[in-house]
Amino acid sequence: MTEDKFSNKAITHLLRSVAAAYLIKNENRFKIIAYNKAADAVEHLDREIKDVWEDGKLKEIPGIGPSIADHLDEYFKKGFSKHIDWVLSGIPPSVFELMKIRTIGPKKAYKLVKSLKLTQPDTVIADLKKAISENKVANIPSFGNKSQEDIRQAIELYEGQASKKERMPLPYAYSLAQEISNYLKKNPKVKRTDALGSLRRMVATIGDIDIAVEIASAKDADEVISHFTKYPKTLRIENAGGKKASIIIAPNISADLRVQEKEGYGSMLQYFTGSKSHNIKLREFALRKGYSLSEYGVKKVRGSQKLMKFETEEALYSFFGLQYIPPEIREGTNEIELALKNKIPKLVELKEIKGDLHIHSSYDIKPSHDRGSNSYDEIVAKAEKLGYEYVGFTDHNPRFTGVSAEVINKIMKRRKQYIDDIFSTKKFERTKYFIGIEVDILPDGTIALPEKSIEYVDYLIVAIHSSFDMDKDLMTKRIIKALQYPKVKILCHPTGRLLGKRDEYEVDWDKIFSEAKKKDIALEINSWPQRLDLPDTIVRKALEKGVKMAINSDAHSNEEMELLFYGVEVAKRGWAKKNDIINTLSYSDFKKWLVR
DNA sequence: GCCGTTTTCGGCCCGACTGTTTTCAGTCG
Repeated sequence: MTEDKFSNKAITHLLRSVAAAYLIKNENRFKIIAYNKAADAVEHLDREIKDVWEDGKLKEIPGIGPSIADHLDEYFKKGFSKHIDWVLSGIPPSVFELMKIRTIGPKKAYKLVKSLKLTQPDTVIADLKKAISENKVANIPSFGNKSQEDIRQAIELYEGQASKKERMPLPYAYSLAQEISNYLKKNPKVKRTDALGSLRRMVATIGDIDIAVEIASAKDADEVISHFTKYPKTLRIENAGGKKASIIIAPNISADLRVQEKEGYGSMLQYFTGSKSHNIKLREFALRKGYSLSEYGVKKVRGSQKLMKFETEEALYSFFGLQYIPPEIREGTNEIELALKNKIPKLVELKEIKGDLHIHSSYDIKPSHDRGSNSYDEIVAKAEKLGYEYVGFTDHNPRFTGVSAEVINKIMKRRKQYIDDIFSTKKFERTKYFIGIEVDILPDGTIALPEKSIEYVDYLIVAIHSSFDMDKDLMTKRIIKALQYPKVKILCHPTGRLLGKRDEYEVDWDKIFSEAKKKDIALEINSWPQRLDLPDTIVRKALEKGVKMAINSDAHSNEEMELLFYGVEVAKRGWAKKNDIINTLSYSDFKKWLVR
């Protein structure tokens, strides 16, 4: 376990605290920006900053320069940094607690803490509430009745959120957005709709649902916004102005709408798709070229202030000499510099997927875990409809503990016979099948299947289903040991995460990557909504090391086979191309890959 | 304090909203 004090989260918080302290002390505002940028960089880092420090590469993180690197170096070495402590001195810790409340930033927090003598960080929010009830906040200079009331409401919101601030799984948000879009399109003034924000970028979890609407002329805006607020599931209208509106459609889900005419639609779409850090980098890039970029268009920094508008994002990116950047990779990593060199790869697409290699059937294999609900032939029939050339049946291994190898071997043999029998009489035009099996990796790294049983399958996919809470080193050895068995071709849902429920287990990815590459074993991108595992950032790192991926549905019913769409989106966010994905191979090539 | 396809110095993303203001500071996305 990483020590909390040195986690990315802790360092992010530390750097933000420095920025806040500088703000309170009226330090040069660019210094404040620098610390906040460094905090952003650490927050979005795809590895532990402590590891980066150990490699001596802190300064290579964009946003961390010589000064901050020095302070962090001291912090990692000694557990504190003289400079940081000096900056934070004089700022009571309760200030940083108060900043968790919406609308309370560093300055307001500091004023409140000083004026009301809120010195106890543990109780500072409760103490502030008490002060509000005694009407003390309204009397502080630069505060008033309205801000006192706003703070009271913000505290209420904060306390409510603490228990339920979960983000939605992507597929849920996606279908909700489609429902809203379909409703919007019932109005003839709505020319086009698009998802915005993290939803358009297909992030694994979504906060709010943001939707863009194109209208023919500005005078249609009111009608469209009014139509939006009458959406049947609306619980409450948060706000509705001339350009945007916000409604609450479930206790913790809000939907935002933005309307824009055709001529400026591209700029709006680009801006509200984000990500924030992509936008900042794009604006900095534009500025270097002498242009100022906003959600409305582009202006020259000097000379004429005429606003240039863009109908499409393609036109906007192209204006700056950039290749089009797909929403999925607009995360502010290095996409802009690559787009400048025309080096954005063609990302994999759903229609390039030729088969699904992780599907559970209803066959009674006396399984260790849950079964699916469709038979083998029903699965193949569905795969034909999806246009696949092949599918792999991967029921869970038969229950392993307390059952003799002999019994399991019999079960496995009977299953193979059963499957082959079905398809000897029932022919399908396009889709072929492979017999696989999903096998538990036991805590000691052995697998939950007798070696003899392996002869009854074409391939194994292996996965951790127990003892998640293991030491990093042991977990790594456990997985690598499992990869040594014959016919193991895929490591399934490799981090074990369940979004909102269970964190990723700790494992040394570099070691897993090099072993997978050496043994020609693919890592799975599991499309199950709560998994979406591998996560996109790890996908990108694995691909850089030359590791292959398999995008699978892990379907337990035929409808769920369609969820593979989301796995493809994860792959895109990880910069995967067609060739990186083994199940884009044709049937015959895939068959060769299995036995090579 | 960071950073470089006009710069190792001189810049630093943009705009909206809100409240307490008399021209702007603070916060947010």
